Amino acid sequence: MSLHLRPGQALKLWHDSVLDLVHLDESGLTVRQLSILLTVYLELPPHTVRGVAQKLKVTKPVITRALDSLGRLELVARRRDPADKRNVLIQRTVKGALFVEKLGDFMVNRAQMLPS
Amino acid sequence: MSLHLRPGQALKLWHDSVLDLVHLDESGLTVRQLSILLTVYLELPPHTVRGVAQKLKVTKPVITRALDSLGRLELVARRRDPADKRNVLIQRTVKGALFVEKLGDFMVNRAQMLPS
DNA sequence: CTCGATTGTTACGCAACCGATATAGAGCAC
DNA sequence: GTGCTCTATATCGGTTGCGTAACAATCGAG
Repeated sequence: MSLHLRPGQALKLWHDSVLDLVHLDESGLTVRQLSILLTVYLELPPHTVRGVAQKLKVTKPVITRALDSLGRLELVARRRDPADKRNVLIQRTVKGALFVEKLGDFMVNRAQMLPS
Repeated sequence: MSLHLRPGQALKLWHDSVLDLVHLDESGLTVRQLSILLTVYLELPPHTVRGVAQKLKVTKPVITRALDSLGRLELVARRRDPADKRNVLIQRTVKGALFVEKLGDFMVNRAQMLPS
């Protein structure tokens, strides 16, 4: 089953949800950082710096810096890969899970409030 | 008619759309800037600095600076309100309209691609 | 064991953003 | 006109992000 959405609905949904995010936002998140966060929480582990960089089509230092920020906020955590110690595994945190969950709630609620 | 969305669907939709945005993004947009952009293009004019600041719950200098950036990218334009010259009216541009339209397309397409 | 390849991080110079405060211009009441 | 209010912008110091390039640690083939 595919979900049918008209452009006007889609844009309003995006607008409303982003507005909720901005209101929640104590953090000053970047679109890139948000993208990394969602990738880590929605796609299957393991997540490495290189892997995420490829997925977003950005350079590795961008990911490293974003992980610094997200780590400071305790939204993700870093761990060395014991199998290949060159790798860094990006891991989920309780705080990050709650944050992402809240994002989902925003969108679900805003979708329900959409006019026909 | 309200639109029903499960949390998992909503989050995936957000993730996919944001990913598209990051890929498109030559600009390094902030969540706040994105929020301003969508507000200007989705809500009824006129838009003033003060009005948008209230809507986003941020201070006016934040809006002024964001308009500097968005203006540099030609995504919005500024104009003095002839009726009350204290006001600045935030106006849409062709480039901005195309950008927002593309955002809508991203989301519509991603919604269609959602698994059941 | 050695050497090249791979991974993530750091360093550097630069630009943008932030919050807070101060300022300039315009309206409005009287 | 005189004050007072309102709007947006300018300015300040500090923080953060970016791209490029160099770097240390690790792996793996030979």
